[in-house]
Amino acid sequence: MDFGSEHTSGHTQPVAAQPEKGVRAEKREAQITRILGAAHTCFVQSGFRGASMHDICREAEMSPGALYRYFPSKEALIEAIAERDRINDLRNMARMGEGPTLIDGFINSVMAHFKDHHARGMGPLFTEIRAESMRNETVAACCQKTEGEFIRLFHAFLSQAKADGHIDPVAEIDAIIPMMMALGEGMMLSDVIGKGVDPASIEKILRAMSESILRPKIAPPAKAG
Amino acid sequence: MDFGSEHTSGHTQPVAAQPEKGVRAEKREAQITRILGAAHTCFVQSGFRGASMHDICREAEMSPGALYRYFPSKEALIEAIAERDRINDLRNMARMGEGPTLIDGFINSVMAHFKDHHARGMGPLFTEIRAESMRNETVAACCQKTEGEFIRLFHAFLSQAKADGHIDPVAEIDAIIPMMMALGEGMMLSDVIGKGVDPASIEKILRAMSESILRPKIAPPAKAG
DNA sequence: ATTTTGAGAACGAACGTTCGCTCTTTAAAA
DNA sequence: TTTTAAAGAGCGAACGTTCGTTCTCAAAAT
Repeated sequence: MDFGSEHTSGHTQPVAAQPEKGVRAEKREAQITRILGAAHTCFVQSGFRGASMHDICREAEMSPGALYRYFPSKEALIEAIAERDRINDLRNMARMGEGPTLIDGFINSVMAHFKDHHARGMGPLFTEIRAESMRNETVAACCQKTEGEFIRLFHAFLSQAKADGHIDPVAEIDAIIPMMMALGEGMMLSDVIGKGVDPASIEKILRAMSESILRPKIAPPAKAG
Repeated sequence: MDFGSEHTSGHTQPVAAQPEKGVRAEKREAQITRILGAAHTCFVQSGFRGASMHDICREAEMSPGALYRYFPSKEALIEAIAERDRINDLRNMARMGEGPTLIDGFINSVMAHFKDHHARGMGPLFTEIRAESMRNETVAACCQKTEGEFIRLFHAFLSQAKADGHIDPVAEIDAIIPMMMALGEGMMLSDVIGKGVDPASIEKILRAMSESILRPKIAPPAKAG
């Protein structure tokens, strides 16, 4: 999918490359990025409630007065961070289906996602967001939105695979999806990779689990008994 | 099969009580129970950080001065609640191994646990505890302790099953355990049962997953003994 | 008489947020 | 080009509130 970037129709078309966006707006965006980065760091370290605005200001090397020109409240900051993280996860997972075989595409995208999640130390933030979503309406809505989008994606993927005869026609997709998602969320929550378990073993188990509930008809690449 | 599960009380207990048992000690215990109940309610509702001591006092119908005679700080209250919850989960799961067959015993205990977890609305608290454990040393230690105990239990269970020839001799137990635990934690986190998925379907998928990684041979009716 | 329990006002600290001010940038006016 | 007014960005002390906790004192229990 491609969401077109802003295009303003002007009277004259400048030949030379000129900054379409004002230098002012650029600086503003840079500051927002800076604040979000600082907030991310602090939230990972101390949690949404535990991190104070002063902490975030210190991390961003910025005074409260300055920060509040960009975000009207701590809530807004929390929501922005939560949304960014959830969307990032969704984007990572959206690559499922790209692979030599059905299961491979799925497993590869999942493994890549978990490795990225672990490498960037996102485990604590994920847990924090889910805890916050239990009682913060906006964060809950954000989680539900990305989750719903993921379910739709997953559903379309599995339906297509079923229609193509790649998976067991009687597989209960509507039960499989939440279970696979639970597995994924559990892996993010407990940071399985961070526990020192060999990624190859994880992949092997993940594959066995996936195949057991999907039972693809396409012959597995190797492992002939 | 029986794996002795023993629990030694942690160091995050309320103000030390006298070893002797009397009317006084009983009343004291009743008050502690009352406070823990109120704290549980408030923590589920607003989270550890979100719930204030005044909230808990109101819920327990007790003044701050009274409450502080039983718990020296909010931290102690959080830790007590976290420990209680974790130990309860551990106890629930310790029933694995009680069943007609290996997989049945496992699945039954897991399903019973999730149903109980859902029915008592413990999902938010579980998430909260895990989030807190990311940065609270004491809660982290508590989680690690019960988790370690569970791993030991699980490991003994699987090792015995493997030695008895009930599961694939090449099954990678040390990778299977964290993966199965991730699945379980994910199910608690996302409250699969609460999503309206048919428990029978959940059980079916859980069974398929378990069998796929354990590959049990046909379970013998009973062991000669 | 002594100890335990309880109530609830009060405390200091920390929080999210605001305010008043200065400095910088922008751009129109001169 | 220079001047000047307006707007934006930034600072950090300070505000009002809320928080966890303590203090004082009285009632109850032993």
